[in-house]
Amino acid sequence: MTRKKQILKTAAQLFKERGYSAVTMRDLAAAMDMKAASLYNHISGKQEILSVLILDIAHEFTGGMSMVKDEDNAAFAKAESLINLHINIALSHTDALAVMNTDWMHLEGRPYEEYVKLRKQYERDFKAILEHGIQQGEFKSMSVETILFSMLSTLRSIYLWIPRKSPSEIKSLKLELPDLLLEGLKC
Amino acid sequence: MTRKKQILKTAAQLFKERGYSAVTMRDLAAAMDMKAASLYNHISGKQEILSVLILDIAHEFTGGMSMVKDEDNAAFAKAESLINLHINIALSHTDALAVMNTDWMHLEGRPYEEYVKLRKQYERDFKAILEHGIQQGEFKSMSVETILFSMLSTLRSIYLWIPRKSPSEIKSLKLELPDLLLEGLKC
DNA sequence: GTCTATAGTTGGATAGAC
DNA sequence: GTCTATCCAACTATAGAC
Repeated sequence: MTRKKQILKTAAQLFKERGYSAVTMRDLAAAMDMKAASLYNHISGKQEILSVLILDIAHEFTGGMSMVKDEDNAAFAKAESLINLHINIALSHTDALAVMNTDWMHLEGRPYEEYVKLRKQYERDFKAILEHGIQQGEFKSMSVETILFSMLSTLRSIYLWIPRKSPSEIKSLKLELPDLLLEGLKC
Repeated sequence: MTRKKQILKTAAQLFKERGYSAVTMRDLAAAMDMKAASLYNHISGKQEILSVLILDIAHEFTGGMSMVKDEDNAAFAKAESLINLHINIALSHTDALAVMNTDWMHLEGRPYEEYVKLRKQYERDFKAILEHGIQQGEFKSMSVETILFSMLSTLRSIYLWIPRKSPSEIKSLKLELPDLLLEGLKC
């Protein structure tokens, strides 16, 4: 792993615990057993760390979404794929995902605009899949806004739940979450 | 409204938007059309603002929970009451609730310990109600942890959803959320 | 109760030696 | 690539005049 990747990984851990604004470059350097000045040989500044962490994850989601959109499946199966997408990213990139969810508003300039754009597009795509499911009679006829809100709230919180749980509890989650989220939607 | 309450209200708005660490006493003073030094005639410091905002809301939740525990109702009705508790607090104290959910880790000393204690107790009580519902055969037999996680994730996110919505969409939420969250739990 | 002035600390970032 | 030393801006909070 390159030095830059080590810095990004360590920063993700610290930002997750204390939040972007509360972590100093000196804190980050200390956690890496170096001095703050040395960090700048690998990254241009604190903002670069934040934007790399967040935009990488954001692109994981939009990449996953475009795969799901291309599936030749009904809305129900697509919703299942999206649940798995969220679980898999939460498992493989827990810290960076936490940073994205809690510190995106500290992005500045272009990266901020980019993130907001990606997030809006993701929500639009998610909503379209749910709407299609309702039109086709796969899902109950209720407010799409309410369904979208409830599903996304749960999916976006998985990262909070995962680090506290055993592998067997995570297996339960993978098994039961599609049921729990989609059962209430069936006609 | 006393000057202190005005300060707390304004602080809640700013903390919600930018996070506790990113808001300075100068920012807060400017938003109140005064100088930073003048704030200290009303509050002892930045930490006091944070702890008052957060612990007030935390006590709203524990107070609500103790009412629900005393209800002479089945688990299903109690769960419904808890959903309403979350919706009502999210409606009446949107900003302070946002601060509690995102900035509690910036509490220091006693208030931090107090908040963590209240939150743990709330989750224990919530879990006990769900477990009781499963034992009595009101709810499906699935992992309580998964149900608790999914319900609390949605309920704790309501404050994010509310400011973007019209009164009629909020009515939909009030009407449909109990259904959506509890339907998947029925046997 | 609000102000100006400022103390005392800490932040991100750079310069230049090794 | 890491260090020491340092710049300078910004932070919380206090002192004391009005």
